[in-house]
Amino acid sequence: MKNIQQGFNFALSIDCVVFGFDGSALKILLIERNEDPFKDWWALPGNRVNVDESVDQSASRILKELTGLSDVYMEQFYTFGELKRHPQGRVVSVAYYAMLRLSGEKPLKPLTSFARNAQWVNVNQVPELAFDHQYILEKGLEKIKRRVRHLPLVFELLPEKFTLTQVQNVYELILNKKLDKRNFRKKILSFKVLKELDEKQRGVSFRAATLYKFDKRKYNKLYGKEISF
Amino acid sequence: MKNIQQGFNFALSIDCVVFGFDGSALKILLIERNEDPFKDWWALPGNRVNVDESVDQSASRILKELTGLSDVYMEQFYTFGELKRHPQGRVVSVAYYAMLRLSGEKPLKPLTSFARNAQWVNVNQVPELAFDHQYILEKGLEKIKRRVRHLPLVFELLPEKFTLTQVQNVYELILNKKLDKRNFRKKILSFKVLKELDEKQRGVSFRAATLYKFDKRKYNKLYGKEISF
DNA sequence: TCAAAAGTGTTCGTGGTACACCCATGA
DNA sequence: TCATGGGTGTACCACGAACACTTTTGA
Repeated sequence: MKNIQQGFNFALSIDCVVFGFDGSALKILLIERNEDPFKDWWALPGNRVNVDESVDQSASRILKELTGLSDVYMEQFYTFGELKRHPQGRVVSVAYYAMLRLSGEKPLKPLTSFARNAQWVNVNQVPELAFDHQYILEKGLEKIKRRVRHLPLVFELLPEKFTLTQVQNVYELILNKKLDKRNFRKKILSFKVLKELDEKQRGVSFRAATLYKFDKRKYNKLYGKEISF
Repeated sequence: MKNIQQGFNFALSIDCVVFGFDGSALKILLIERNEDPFKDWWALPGNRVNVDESVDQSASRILKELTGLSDVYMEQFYTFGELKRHPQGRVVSVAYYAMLRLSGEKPLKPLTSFARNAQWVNVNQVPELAFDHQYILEKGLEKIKRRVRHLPLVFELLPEKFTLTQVQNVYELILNKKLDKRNFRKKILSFKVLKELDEKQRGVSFRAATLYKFDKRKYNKLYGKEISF
């Protein structure tokens, strides 16, 4: 029997495609690397997995280090295991997508040494990225395009109280196509998981829209885990 | 800058959920382990990834070593990275599902030293499995239940020429529910990716059914990569 | 009073679902 | 001639898609 320790020669990393919605545009989080390889390049937030943490735990930790936020919605979507994707050795990367609301004060604090800077950039204005991160990003986008049709992910991007038009905007940005307003409202309300509030939008110079909340309890009761948006 | 080599301390493995259809039952491939840990237990076919092969390559290699088959349809579906899933150290496993036709002579040849035996077992008669393989199997099943609705996976399980009833059987086994014969035929034919042959079933003691072929070329032309079975 | 977005119904076509009988074949 | 699966059509309903005007509000 061969020495089993020989087999422990991979590095494992996490890369996160972090989506954020600021009220009008769909953004993703990028960091500027401060370390070789790819020093000064933009990259997806990511880091090595520690041996004493699970892959999921690692993903949460890494995101927290870069945004200061915990309890962010994250989901593993693919593992990238090509040879030579990392110049320093065999690094296999498990990719996650994450979704969060961008409130006014974005709590970006790149605490890790290798990141000089973290920034939200518009999904369709992404610069050239380090490693195979361009590819990972594309795959992440494809993935949420599908998942958003079956899971109520968009509410992770929206503030607690939102208008129907905002919901529609998010869907349009993710699916990258215009939707009909009347049909969209009919459909989204037909799921009966949005609670209409007595409150209206404030501070707008036009007719104020009604605010809604996502009723998670009702969603779980009605659909278990699945739906078809 | 810390020594980067310190980070290379993971082992990476592949586990395969291999589905096969023998004409009447949906089966999966199991091996009987001949090595510790879990010596004598049944397990999903799997093995370590070598440092000089990509994760996809590794999956193909491992499956070939166990079945003698190459060019099998395989797709990565999830990466299992919990702590302590392997008693000998930190092993993270990338799981694939595979689909193949079981012809009369099943070319099972467990060439690897750690497997004593390989066997097809009915999906709903699976014994207790080593490691977290029970869990991986469940996730694999869930996955193909979804994917089979959008991708023409079932034809990987069927022989080149098949009857519509066989197609329906496979769907029923995977989705685990009865389907209406007339509706099923209407739907499956409406996609226009099945070519009706001049040939009939032979050697049956009842009315022989018409044989069909999956027209891959037409499928690609019509649907790119997606569909909704 | 104007600009900007909110809010609202109907029609049409398609696709899903439910449902039962006759046909062809080999034993 | 019998047992076994092959093969077929219709009616109803639900849902998706297309489409335009009135209302409210603050500036």
